[in-house]
Amino acid sequence: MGRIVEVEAYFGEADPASHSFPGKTARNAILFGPPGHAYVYFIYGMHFCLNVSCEPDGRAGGVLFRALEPVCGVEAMAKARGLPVSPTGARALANLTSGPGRLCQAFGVTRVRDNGADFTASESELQIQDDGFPARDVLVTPRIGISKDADRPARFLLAGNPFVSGPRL
DNA sequence: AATACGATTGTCT
DNA sequence: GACAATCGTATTC
Repeated sequence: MGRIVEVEAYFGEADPASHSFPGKTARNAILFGPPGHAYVYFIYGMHFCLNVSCEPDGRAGGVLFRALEPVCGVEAMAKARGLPVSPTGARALANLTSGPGRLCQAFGVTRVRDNGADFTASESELQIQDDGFPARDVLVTPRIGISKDADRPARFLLAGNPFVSGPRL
């Protein structure tokens, strides 16, 4: 479906920019649970964003998926968004999956459907597979769209990849 | 009960 | 570059 090309790390209760900073609540409970589960939140009244919990049970932490490079299923995504059935070129494709809100819309990720889902379950729709693509040339920058701790380098992206959202350096 | 704001995106200037 | 759309949470009264 898509190859992960851009993510951001959020470091739990010690990270002022993280949703888990205020402590465990009903909203962020998944971040405090076992690793490998989907934390889906609703933002700005219209967008969903997808994270995977990353720390042992009882400790908060997660990684936000910010952009994917479409690999297959492109036509179905385009049709669902009313775009030309056969989009060509990196620009048109990037409009589908570049950005945390966009990739959730493209894959139909919602809070009701996916919050708490287990990435590692064999029947999971969120399974992540190793396709052998070498994740080299990884750049690190500050995270996007936050006001607190705005300078911390915690955004990771593949150098030169056209499907990354926002600044490539 | 009322209010302020956000890990975004699209549109307009 | 500025700003509107839109609503679930958290905070405060």
